[in-house]
Amino acid sequence: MPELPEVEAAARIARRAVVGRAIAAVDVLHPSIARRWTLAERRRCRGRRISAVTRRGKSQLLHLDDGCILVVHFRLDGDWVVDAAGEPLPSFARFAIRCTDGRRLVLTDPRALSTVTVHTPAAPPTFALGPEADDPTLTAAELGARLAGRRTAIKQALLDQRILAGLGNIYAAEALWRARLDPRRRVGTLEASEVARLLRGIRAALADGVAHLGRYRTGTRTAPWRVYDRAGSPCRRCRTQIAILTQGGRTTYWCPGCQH
DNA sequence: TATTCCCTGTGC
DNA sequence: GCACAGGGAATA
Repeated sequence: MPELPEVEAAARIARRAVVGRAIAAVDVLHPSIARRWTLAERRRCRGRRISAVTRRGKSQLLHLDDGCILVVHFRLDGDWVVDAAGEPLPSFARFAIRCTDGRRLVLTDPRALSTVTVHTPAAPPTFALGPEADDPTLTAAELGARLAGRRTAIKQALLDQRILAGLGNIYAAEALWRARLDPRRRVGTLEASEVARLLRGIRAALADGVAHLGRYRTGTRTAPWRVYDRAGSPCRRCRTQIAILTQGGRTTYWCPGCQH
């Protein structure tokens, strides 16, 4: 589920659930998350109020009133469930914040790849991330500059969070389809007009994701994707069969008929 | 720049 | 059974 639009929606859910509330306890429910938490860190969260929830790339930041920040990354399958302390935990609960008023924010994740880390004001989190993919002030010239001189394929460049933050395997494919660009093109070979098209494609794909959020999920027949997960089906633009290829170990969906 | 690993569920 | 899954850090 989680690329930029989904993480943004998740951050909104977390914000509504816990901002302004005080933490009764932090529950670390899986060893993959426990590995990153000391007992002292768990204790330190107790009694703290959550002052804000923000997003940077695909990370959610829970700001505590003592300046500590919890950084939550959903990786592939993470999600929030909001319920009440005392109810049975939802399936695949990996981490939870119990508020003093009984509200509970639970991180669920069947694969347990999600990460949650805590950072003190003395050692705030750092992010090696490019500009936000949905930043309305991002220009084609700046995007072009970030891509210039690289030899990687565009698809892989779009997945590189240091170049641009927030796209994942689905939205990268969707953006390239909208921009009519071959995912295998080396980014260094893009002309200015193609970079401009790419940026428009990114914006259109993300806007569509935001618009449909919550109404579609991969795996449902009504998934709205233009190319993603449509191998063998006719392109919605030119009727050519959608093809797949592997790039950097990830599957890329694209249309050989109209993406060049 | 390209694999390998982290985990577990699902669909073929 | 086995391949694959929307991510990313750690290796070679």
